[in-house]
Amino acid sequence: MAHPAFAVTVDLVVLTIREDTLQVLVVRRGEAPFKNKSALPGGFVHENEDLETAAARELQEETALTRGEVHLEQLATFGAPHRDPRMRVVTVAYLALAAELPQPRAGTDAAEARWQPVDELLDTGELAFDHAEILHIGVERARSKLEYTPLGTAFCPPEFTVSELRRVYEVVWGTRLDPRNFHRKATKTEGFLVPTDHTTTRDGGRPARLYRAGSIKLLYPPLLRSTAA
Amino acid sequence: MAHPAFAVTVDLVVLTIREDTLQVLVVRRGEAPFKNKSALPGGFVHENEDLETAAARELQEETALTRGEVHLEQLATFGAPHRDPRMRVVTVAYLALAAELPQPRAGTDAAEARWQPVDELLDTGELAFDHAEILHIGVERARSKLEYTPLGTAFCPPEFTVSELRRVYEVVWGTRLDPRNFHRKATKTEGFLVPTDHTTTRDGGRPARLYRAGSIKLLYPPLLRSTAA
DNA sequence: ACAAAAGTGTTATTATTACACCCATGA
DNA sequence: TCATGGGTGTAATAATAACACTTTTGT
Repeated sequence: MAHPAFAVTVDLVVLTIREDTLQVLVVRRGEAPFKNKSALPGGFVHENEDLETAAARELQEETALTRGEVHLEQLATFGAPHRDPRMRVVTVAYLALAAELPQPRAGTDAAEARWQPVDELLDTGELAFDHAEILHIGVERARSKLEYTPLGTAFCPPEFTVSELRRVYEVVWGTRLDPRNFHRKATKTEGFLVPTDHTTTRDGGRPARLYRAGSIKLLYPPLLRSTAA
Repeated sequence: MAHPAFAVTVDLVVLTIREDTLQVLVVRRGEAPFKNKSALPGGFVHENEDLETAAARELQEETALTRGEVHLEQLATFGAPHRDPRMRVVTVAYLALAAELPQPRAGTDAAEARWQPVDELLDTGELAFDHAEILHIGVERARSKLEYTPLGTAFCPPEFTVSELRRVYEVVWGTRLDPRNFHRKATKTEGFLVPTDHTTTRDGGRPARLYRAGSIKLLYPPLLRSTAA
């Protein structure tokens, strides 16, 4: 049977928290269409490459981050007929969550890769193609996954304090959480946090115990968005 | 820039409940590869067609169901290099939830479309390509969405009783729910169910009020899987 | 009258929230 | 000693789970 030919790409929504702000990795486009606009990093899937492998490859090209240092999951696929004016491109978007990095690294085909606050990008029409929609869906996915999975830890370094984790939730959700109730809930939820022997005073005040992410994949009961503080 | 050409298809996981069993729509393949095996219905995305439009078109070809009669959402995309031995095919899977239908309708390129219990299909290696994996992910998605969205109503006719809705949850989750607590929870959750003026005795016993699906998109609090009865 | 399912009431348990209070460090 | 965040206790409220009991039909 005859069938049309498509180009297939992967695009990445790489989120991290920098300066108490949710930020996303973007590249500046060097050529038309959308020349000089920002875009999500991405690229063509290779001839003999799996989709997730392509996403991991692009991620490493842009950030030097490898699987195991980031959470990477498929987000959604976008294929409206004229989303790229040059040709019919279907893109499989992936969502990556990472701890704050030393420095983003410029990739092969990316003019410059840099972190930019999500809110700024969604307000201004600064993103090329349908990338604002993709970013929006990625952020919503991250927000809801924080509620019922332990993915908040994906934004933290390997060892972190409870209040560092709490700030992740506050930034991603845009709410304030009661530090005392959050602490109890996070530490009492079986399998969520694994205590280490170490403490730190890097957040000021009394030394805080350091934790690692536990092994569970779902939080029960979930960590819903409470209020105030 | 050079890039490989892909074929892009949509595949459908169409779920319904028949005879107190979760069933999925499958077609029998008439040709190799996987000749005479079952497969999820699907087909190529057309030249100038959006992905969701393609999914809706395939759905209508197979079942005569139109948007508005079913819930249709994107599920996930599968593109392992040799998932189809003939060529490089990336498939965007969609999940459809429908009320029990009069009769499935044979489509243009499908030998025969029929309902088959999900459990049977997942146990036996009866499904072609990677369709067992796609089905598995579709069923898991349906199970979890029933918890925090009002999607259980997608398996019901336009007007339904609370106990018909409860049976949906019992079948999809494979649990028993307390009819009295379920009734209270379903009817008290703001915006979930809209009462009509009608009642029915089709389930036996005292007449039950008929409801329509409400307008909310999320259940708060969620309908978690309780026990016993 | 009886079976069967609809629907309400009540109570024990558990989770959530708000907030008082003490602890251990750096400056 | 004081400010800063870490961490525990506790009581009011809300949600859940279990189950007794009344209601309204068909047969």
